[in-house]
Amino acid sequence: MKQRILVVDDEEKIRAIIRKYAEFEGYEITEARDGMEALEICRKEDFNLIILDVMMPELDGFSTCREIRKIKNIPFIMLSARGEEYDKIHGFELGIDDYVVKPFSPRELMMRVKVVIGRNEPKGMTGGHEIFQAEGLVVDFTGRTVTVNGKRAELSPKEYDLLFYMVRNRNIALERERLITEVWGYDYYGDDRTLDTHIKLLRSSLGEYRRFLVTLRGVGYRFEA
Amino acid sequence: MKQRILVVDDEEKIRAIIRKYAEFEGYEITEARDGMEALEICRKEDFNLIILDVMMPELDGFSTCREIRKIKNIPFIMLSARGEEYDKIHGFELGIDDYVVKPFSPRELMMRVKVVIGRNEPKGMTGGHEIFQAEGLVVDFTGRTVTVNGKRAELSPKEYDLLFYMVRNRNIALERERLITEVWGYDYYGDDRTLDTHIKLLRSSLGEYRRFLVTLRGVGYRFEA
DNA sequence: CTTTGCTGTCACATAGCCATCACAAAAATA
DNA sequence: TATTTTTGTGATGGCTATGTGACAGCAAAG
Repeated sequence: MKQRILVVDDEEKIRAIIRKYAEFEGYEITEARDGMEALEICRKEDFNLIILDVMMPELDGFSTCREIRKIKNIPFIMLSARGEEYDKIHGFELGIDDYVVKPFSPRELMMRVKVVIGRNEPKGMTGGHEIFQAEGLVVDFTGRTVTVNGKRAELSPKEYDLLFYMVRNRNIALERERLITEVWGYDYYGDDRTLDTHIKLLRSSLGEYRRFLVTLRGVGYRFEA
Repeated sequence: MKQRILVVDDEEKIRAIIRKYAEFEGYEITEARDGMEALEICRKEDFNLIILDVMMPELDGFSTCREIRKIKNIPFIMLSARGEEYDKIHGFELGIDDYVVKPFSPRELMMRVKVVIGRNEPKGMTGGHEIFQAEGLVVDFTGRTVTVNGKRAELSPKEYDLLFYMVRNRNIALERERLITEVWGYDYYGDDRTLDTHIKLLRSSLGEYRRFLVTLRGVGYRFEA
């Protein structure tokens, strides 16, 4: 599901720039020309974030923020002209989430958007977790969890060890011997089929992403994503 | 209780400025000269926020952030030199909470500090009490109480310690060894079954929320909510 | 001094994992 | 195609890590 952003600014040009960059990042954009219009839209629709210019006709940014806050709990990023430090404080004390000084670099704005939206993500504890992601497969090394298309996959200890090792060494041809010694231990002297068996189990745990586990005949395996 | 901030920068002057302003605002400051030192300190102490310079000898800011994030869940503000936009991105994707460009205005830094620390208030603090809540489970660190579906659960001291540690480090795979040393003490040489036994007691105290205490076979446990 | 409750230890129960095997399937080779 | 080599897979018994009840030492409270 796409994240929705409401952009409120009286300058058509600014809105267009933000829209362009934000849509490129995969957000869905709605525009409003002033505070009143923003308020009207917010009564009817929900957003994940509102980007709000401070200087606007009709209803200025702070008042708009205050009014919208009364009916919805949505994060705000304020756009303010340079040198309005008092305004910044004012904004922060109103409980806004961030501000960007005009003229701003669109890339910087997008970064702040990501941070603010990511912060309010309930499960988005991405911070601090060593995570690998490819399409719908998420491997969280820190939390020792694997998610397939948003659904938790319960792996066995050996499956975790094997997967973690292969993901950490992805896109590399991993010889059978190497996998055995690295995952099982140097002293392991076991059956030929043990590795295959665990690859099989891992594949079944990965569901559609079993295709990431490529067999290299005569050599070993490669995790490819 | 005072909010604690760790300031990591190789420039003594910078640290002094931040200390001056932050202490004026009522924060308790600890200083570290480089990433390695910060890491050492973080192993032993807890902070509400870490202010981290990007450019440092020994261990740069990003690596330091990554390393600390592996063991503690603490908000970060990064200090970066002007024009390091790539670095900013890198930092944000690491899940840092904000960044400030050098040379910075101390007042602006303080505002961001307030925002980042304050942000964790509505999420984790209520009326000066540090509180965690998930569904019908309420853990009040400050009041040292646990409530299950509105009903007070009486825990023993060890149960509190264990639960608090696990909740503070939730969604992280906690090795048995780590739990033992962190909750019992670094010098504890006890029975293998001691941890299991207390997990058992804790689970029974948590009632239906025992499901938050996930067993990681061969590794340890994870508090997941 | 007694009582109460917490804690660590132990013994045993249990559940889940994993190496192994036999055979099927697929790919390489002749 | 026939043969050989390599990999995939289902089934299973043994084994190891974890769960649990019981208990005794101990410390704090009364």
